[in-house]
Amino acid sequence: MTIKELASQLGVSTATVSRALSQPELVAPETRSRVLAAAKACGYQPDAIARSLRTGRTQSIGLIVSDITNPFYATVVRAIENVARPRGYSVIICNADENPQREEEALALLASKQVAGIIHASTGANLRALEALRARGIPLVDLDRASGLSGVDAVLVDNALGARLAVGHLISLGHRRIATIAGPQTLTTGRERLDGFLAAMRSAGLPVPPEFVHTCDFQAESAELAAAEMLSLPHPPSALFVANNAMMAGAFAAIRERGVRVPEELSTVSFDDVQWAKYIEPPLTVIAQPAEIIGAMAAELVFRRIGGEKRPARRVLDPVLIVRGSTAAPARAQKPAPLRPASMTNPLG
Amino acid sequence: MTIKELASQLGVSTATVSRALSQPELVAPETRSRVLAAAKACGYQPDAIARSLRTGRTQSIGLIVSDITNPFYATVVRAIENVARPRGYSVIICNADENPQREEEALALLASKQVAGIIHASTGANLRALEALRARGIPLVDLDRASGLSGVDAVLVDNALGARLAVGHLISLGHRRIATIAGPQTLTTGRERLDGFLAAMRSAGLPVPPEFVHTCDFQAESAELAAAEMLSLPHPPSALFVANNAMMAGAFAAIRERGVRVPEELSTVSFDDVQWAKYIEPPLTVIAQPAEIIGAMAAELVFRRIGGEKRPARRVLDPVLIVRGSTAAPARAQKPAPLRPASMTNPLG
DNA sequence: GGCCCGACTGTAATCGTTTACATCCGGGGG
DNA sequence: CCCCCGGATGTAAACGATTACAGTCGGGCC
Repeated sequence: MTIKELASQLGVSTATVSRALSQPELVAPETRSRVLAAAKACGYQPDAIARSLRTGRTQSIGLIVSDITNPFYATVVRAIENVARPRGYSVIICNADENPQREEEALALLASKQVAGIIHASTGANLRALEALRARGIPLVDLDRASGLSGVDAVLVDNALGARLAVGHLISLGHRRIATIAGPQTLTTGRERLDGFLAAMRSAGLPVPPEFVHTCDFQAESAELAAAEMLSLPHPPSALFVANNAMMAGAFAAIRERGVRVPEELSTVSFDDVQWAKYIEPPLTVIAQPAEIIGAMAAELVFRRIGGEKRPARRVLDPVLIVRGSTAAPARAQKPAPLRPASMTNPLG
Repeated sequence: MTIKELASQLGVSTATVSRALSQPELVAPETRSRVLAAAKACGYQPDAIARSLRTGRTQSIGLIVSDITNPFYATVVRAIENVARPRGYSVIICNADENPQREEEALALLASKQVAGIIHASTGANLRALEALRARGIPLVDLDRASGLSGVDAVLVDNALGARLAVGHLISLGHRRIATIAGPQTLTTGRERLDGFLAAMRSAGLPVPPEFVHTCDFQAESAELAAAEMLSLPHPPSALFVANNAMMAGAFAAIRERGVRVPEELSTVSFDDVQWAKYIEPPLTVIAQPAEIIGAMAAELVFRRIGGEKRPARRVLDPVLIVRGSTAAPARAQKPAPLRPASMTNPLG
């Protein structure tokens, strides 16, 4: 059923029907109600494609995440959809898998679909493509990671603060031999969490020997290997800071396999408060990111821009420390990792 | 950059440009390469909206799931996207939250977007809307749950088999007092898993007292309450069959809170092999659904239909039992739950 | 030479809306 | 009585692609 059929059925013009539906105040009350009744009767639904072509606006936004299987992103996606739907917008989702080429394809796909805006967790690689989109006037919102474009909207998390909270907590429990499993240094999240960790350790005067830092890929497998390696060091760390939830799962597997007791022999703090964190034994002490709020905010920002706002906005949210059972004081008083003379290691920085 | 600008820039007609891009064999080689070069040079990308309007086909499929936060669906979504993208299709995602009204809105939204097909985990409620979509020729694929429409494509799991595997495993370990936390009976998955459970118990000659059956909503909270209640029965069950992963998380919380030891005092088997199932203590014995394959198959089916296939297909996949640490023989020999005379309880059915 | 055919290209209609502009009509003010 | 105004509606032109149909042109064949 098209607007034309409806119009001829009613003996009015297509213009009148269109107006009755979208600008009711422009048509006579009697006509209006006739049109509305007929439209409802035959279940008329306007063709969003045709409308978009004419108006130059689509009611969809694009969303690119690295992996929707990651509970953090799943939550974000859900929050975004919850904001978009009441506004009549639909969400086109793309997984980039941390792969710059897939990301570029996704951007092209979304561009050709004429989406009204794009929210994306950037690999940081496709600056040129992003510039092109911006040149076309498509609002862009960086999600969770800064793309490197200046002047775009962004919803980020203070990752350095998260790392500081984690390290601070471990230090206050008496740990001095603290290791980390970090994320990819190509991603802002990976970098900031590692930099934050290193800064916090430095300012506490604690040494970080190179074997206490493993840079992995935010996936479980590599983290499992890294954890295994660190646990079999002659002087293993007494605490571990893991930069995301998937890697924590991997690390946990290694920990269990070697029979290392948590928190007695090893304390852990990891990023992301996933559902299972509180159910495993011991329940995990984590740095929680406000995933729901991040998603909702990103959606708000993109709609603000779609609504015509010119100035970019940048929101940086604070993660919080949630202390559970995976952290405790180390078994015995510790010497720090053997890298610097003892005189330099002042726990209070 | 539109096709018209490109054409006038090159001094040819829009028809030639269009043909050079989509039916290259129809234009002279020299013209063709000129057009392609110019198109690449100015980064021309066809407007998918305009194309869709003209051809009557969109390169997008709709996907409705109850909750993308559920790892099972997240995996399915990912698999679908992986199949769709190489074909140039994008995926529009909607959460229905098990809410028939939200589901109906989602269906309407997708219909107005003229999606080429819809894959959906149905609440079973919106039969009329689904019929209407089918009447419009939009391919529909039931995902995980049967919508009740006859003659639509479907990718389902043999839930009864899953329940039988679970119960069979528990019985073979010597359990006789087996309880269940079931899903909503409005959903086919909820029904089939409960029916399968009851049938398996019956055929093993084991009684199922009413207090051993709690019907919840596939969410953690309600399951936590249900588990708490069953654990405080005067004669609590020695084993528990939980109908999905979220409810298992809830049940686990209740179990931990009461200090019940798993598997010594209580064995558990639950649906869905989520990532954390193997990391918690004890690692969970589960009924694993092939989520990845389900998603890929659903996508294949929808594209088969889009490609013109007339006959509907129905795929029913088998879940498998993965035995881990949450199941073991009951502490002491058991009397079955006190409901029927002992003479009727024959463990071998 | 005339005709036809095939290769190539152009013209213009079309998809279903929205919307600028034109038209019509009745009524109020001069 | 005429003019003008504003409300209600209609006409038709977009939007950007695809594609049926209609040329045009050169060459081969009778």
